[in-house]
Amino acid sequence: MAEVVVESTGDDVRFSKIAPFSLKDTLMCGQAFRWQSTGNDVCAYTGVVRGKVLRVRQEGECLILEGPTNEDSVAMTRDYFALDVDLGEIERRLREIDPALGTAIDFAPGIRLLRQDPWEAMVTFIISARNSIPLIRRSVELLAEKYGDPIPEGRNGDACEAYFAFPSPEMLAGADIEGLLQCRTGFKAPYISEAAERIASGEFDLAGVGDLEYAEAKSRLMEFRGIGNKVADCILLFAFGFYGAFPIDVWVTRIMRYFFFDSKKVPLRVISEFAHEKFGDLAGYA
DNA sequence: GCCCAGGTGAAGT
DNA sequence: ACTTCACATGGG
Repeated sequence: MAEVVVESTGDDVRFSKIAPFSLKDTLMCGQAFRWQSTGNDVCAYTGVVRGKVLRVRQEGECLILEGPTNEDSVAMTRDYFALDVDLGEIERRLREIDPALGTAIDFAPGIRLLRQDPWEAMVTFIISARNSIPLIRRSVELLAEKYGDPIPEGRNGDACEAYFAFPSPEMLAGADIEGLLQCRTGFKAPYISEAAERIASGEFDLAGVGDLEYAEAKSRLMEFRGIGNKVADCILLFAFGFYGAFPIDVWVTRIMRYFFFDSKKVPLRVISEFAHEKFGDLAGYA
């Protein structure tokens, strides 16, 4: 556990003692899809988290939550960025595991794993299958605009942009396939619809997945159509904090083959087993 | 036109 | 268990 320091600076709240930290890489590495760069010159981003608009920026090694803030938004930020996780210690442990990880950390240090909303992550990563990151971002944004509640900004000055909460399972359960298709969800539209209905009806307890063991949690998620190995691991890693999850996409496949399998073709199952054995409970960070 | 993009489900060996 | 193919959609 790291000892995060939280202090007010005018309207803003500053989180310090969280080094190593890169806000840009944390938000733009592809684990989250609703953040926009809003700083002209400085590192600043605006995003929607759990139905609230959050504005954050990085100063030195510190994370700044821009005001007006309240107890809720401060607690939410701390939780969302998992600031109580000691990333310095994790990066030290990864370096000891393999020199390749040291090279990767030198290239892009300070990438924190976020703790995102499970339902939003579920839909987002269902959409991610056979898709490109810009199009994933667009689909998620379209869903929010079409089905999500508008968020009153409550901030003077820039009332030009509208923000929308990510729609709840209930809201998407009521959507027809045609509407979901208008959000460019393609052949994943029925998967989203089915998932929304199962969760909205109470048949499936999504929040409860966090209380299960990793293997059990993963197989429960994989009962949904549209959720296979990779998407299940993404949800577990980016929403539930299962840091041993190891999502294998095309790029992870390539880099794992390159470093550990002499660039040979290897079944994904073999890569997965290798990663879990070598990286253990830090596989996701690796 | 053709191939690829954060894969997955279904059908066929 | 392993292999093959279709799947919407958009960009290069």
